Amino acid sequence: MNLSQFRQRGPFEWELPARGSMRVPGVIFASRALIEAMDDKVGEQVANVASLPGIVAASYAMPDAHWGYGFPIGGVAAFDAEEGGVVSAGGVGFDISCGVRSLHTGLKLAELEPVKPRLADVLFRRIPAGLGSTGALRLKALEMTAMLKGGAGWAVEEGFGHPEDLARIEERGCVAGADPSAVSEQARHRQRDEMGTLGSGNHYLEVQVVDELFDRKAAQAYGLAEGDVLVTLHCGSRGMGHQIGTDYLRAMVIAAPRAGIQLADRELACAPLKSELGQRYLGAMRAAINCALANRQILTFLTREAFAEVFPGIRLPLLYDVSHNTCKEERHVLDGQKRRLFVHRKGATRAFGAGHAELPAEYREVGQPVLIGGSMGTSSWVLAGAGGAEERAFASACHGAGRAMSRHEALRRWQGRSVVDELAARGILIRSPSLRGVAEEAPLAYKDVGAVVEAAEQAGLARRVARLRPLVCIKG
DNA sequence: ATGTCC
Repeated sequence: MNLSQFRQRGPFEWELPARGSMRVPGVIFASRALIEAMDDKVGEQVANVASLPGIVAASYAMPDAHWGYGFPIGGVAAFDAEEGGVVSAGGVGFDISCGVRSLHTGLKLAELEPVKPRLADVLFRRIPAGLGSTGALRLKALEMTAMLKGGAGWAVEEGFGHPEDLARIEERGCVAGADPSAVSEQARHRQRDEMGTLGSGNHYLEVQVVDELFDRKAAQAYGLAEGDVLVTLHCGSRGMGHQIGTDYLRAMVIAAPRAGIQLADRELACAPLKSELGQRYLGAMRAAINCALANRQILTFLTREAFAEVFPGIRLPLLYDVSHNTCKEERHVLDGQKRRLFVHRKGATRAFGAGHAELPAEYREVGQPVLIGGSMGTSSWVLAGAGGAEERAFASACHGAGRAMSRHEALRRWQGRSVVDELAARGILIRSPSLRGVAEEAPLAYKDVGAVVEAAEQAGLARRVARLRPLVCIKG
């Protein structure tokens, strides 16, 4: 990135002053090394988002930001409906409500090591993974509608888990305002046999060990100690979210000029929040959020079955479940005023700070768990929302390592088989239906997740709580 | 991310 266009606000905060059609400045949170390594297109996309109607405060990018469809991945932008604000399908992304869920196993590393290969095989056998993978469930029309309204709560009622799971999920497992009637027949059709599947790309299920603690008080509140084994899922709303994104992007491209919105880039297609199309998209997107939450709940059920096969009687309670591709209606204080805003987070994690009423009581004193998936073979992180008087970027943080190169470039550089072998030599067992997928996800195709979370902490977005080291990875 | 283009 060419840094001459930025004004440095602090060591980890770079402002792109408003110019041309920009209504607000752009702000990128990153170390000098991270922002220098970012593509210039990230800056262009941050500026493009800043030009959309009704945007408030600034167009933000997180330390893991990279080029995306319209909005950067790692982008955060909030809009006020009363000021002509918009909602954008590209601002949420195609994998609606993709997110991370971590489970405690109650096991210590020494108990896991002897059974690691067997556990990897059992998980791989029981968790449907890969492009086009299907689950054991086939939803009829009425069940689909109930799932889209009920989210993880629906899945628990169907027997995929326990009511106490719900307290540890963002929105208690079900977002309000879902409108199944705004979801196309095609989207329903694509999803009917994909519940309880991991998908492909960067989606995975990983068994991890707590390697190092950075904040003992928060770790204690989260129930984390060094040597503890966790399981983490990273996946989203599968074909459902993708089809809803496709359907509404198309409609928004047509509708935007008619609503008098000039688009710097067709990929920024959006609709006013106060329009029928904007409201229908919000209803459909919320249905997709519930679909992703139900999907992660069913995957949790399958994970529990797999673990119970190796460790009879084991329980896997939730640490937390948080999404990183959403548009959420939230209240934030801006210049001393309470505002109702629609916050787009695309590859960015909600990170509420201590004291937020939405958090489970046991986490309220330390802030929301912010679950950060690393790249395959590298560390993952548990952060805590910083929040409070220092709330920044509408209480958002990074979401992962962020790609450093394209999938195409990764395929040119690495062979899936050798990636699997090299990781196995380091004690990390990969199971995947796609060696090509493994090559695309090679660890070095991503930024250094440690540098990303350090920048997030230094920028005041979240605090580091625990680093997790991978042991087994089921890769989609 | 994605029945990797109906």
